[in-house]
Amino acid sequence: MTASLLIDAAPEAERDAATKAVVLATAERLFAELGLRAVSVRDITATAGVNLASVNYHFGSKDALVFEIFRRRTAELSRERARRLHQAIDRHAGSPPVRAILEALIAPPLIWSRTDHERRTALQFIIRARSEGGEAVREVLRTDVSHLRPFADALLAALPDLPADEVYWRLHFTLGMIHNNRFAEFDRLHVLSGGATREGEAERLLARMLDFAEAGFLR
Amino acid sequence: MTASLLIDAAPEAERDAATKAVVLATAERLFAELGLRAVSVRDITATAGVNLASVNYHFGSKDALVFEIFRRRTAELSRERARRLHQAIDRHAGSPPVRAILEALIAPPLIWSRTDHERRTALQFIIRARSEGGEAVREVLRTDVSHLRPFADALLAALPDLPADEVYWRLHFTLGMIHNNRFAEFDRLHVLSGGATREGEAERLLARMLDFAEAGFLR
DNA sequence: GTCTATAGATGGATAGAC
DNA sequence: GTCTATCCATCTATAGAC
Repeated sequence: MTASLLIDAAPEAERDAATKAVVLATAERLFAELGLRAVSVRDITATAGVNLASVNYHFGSKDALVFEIFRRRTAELSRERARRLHQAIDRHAGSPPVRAILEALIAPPLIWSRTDHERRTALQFIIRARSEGGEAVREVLRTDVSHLRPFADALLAALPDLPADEVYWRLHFTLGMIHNNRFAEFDRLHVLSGGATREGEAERLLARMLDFAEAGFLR
Repeated sequence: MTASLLIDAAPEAERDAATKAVVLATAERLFAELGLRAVSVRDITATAGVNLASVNYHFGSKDALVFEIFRRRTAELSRERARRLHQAIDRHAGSPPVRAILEALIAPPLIWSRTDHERRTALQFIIRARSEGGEAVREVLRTDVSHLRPFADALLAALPDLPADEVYWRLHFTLGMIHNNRFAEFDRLHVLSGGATREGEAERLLARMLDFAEAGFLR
């Protein structure tokens, strides 16, 4: 390998990585704001200032691009949840109570949803991809439970007298509460309550959700 | 008006109504099974055995057709819920307890989801339209709370010591539990529990949901 | 109301020169 | 790897004869 090749290789690899990165970031933002269907490959590449063909070159297809973003962001969210769960386990000498387990599960998406949080767009993308995503996303949603396993195990340990299937069902109900926190649902709640509800305060909402779910588990 | 006109008019009106009805039924089934986006107007009219142009003639557009089905089915579901709520009010001398109110809200979609129920397809359509529907559907979801108002009022009356905003938030959490009962979510729960959960029994699931939500409200 | 034919527009994907 | 030009499939919606 010659010196000139080395000199040329580095900037090219950098440019390559830069193109891929700007496509990922631009696509995520547009998808999050407008929906997966409403955003075309042309929209993405034009906004990102890269070539139309680069999406297919780097990712293979539009669906594959969506899946790649989804994979990265859900992995990130799962890591944050796992980190908090381990903190809770450490804090409670290996046996955290139900509320601490649920907090590790519920808090990350709530915090990400704050208007000033840098992951707000990522969360909005995950929400959209969950319902608008293609076959690959649907398959992962149906079959991948690896991120939930540690939470299920911790809940089973915290509730040794409850039948296992009951623990799983209650975890399922809690996940339903979490997934219902979309903008449309907040809007409707706001209309229904005549303005008495304000979702602005993530901390307050977290406490409310924990109160509700904890009561359901400990009943 | 002559006799011949009367004789001709009736069959024509009948055929018209029949075309509209078969389009509605066929579209609902295909949308429910395959998704709104995956089913084209061509698919609908070909399966229904009617002309391609009849969707636009009778409904104006594909989105308008979706909205029409959605409007009919959600109205039907709301009537069934309201009917049960009134029964509960009558049974409890005007002041039903929280659990009876929640049962009127939760039971209808659960019963419709049973594999042998004639409204199973309708429920599946509602679920799909909620997330895949167009602007008209989204707008209704965001702003129409008329079907929830009697339930909110009943809960407020049953929980006079709880701040109103707290009642609204808990109703919001309960709606999240209800909306999370989709096939993909059941599949995932089944994988997670290693087969310990079976959603086959609507009665049992209703009891589990009521246990969980009631505890959250009465906490 | 039915039916054919087609307008009109979109968008994913790719070939091939550079 | 970039970029242009273009292919090709798909779909909604509608015009116009019957």
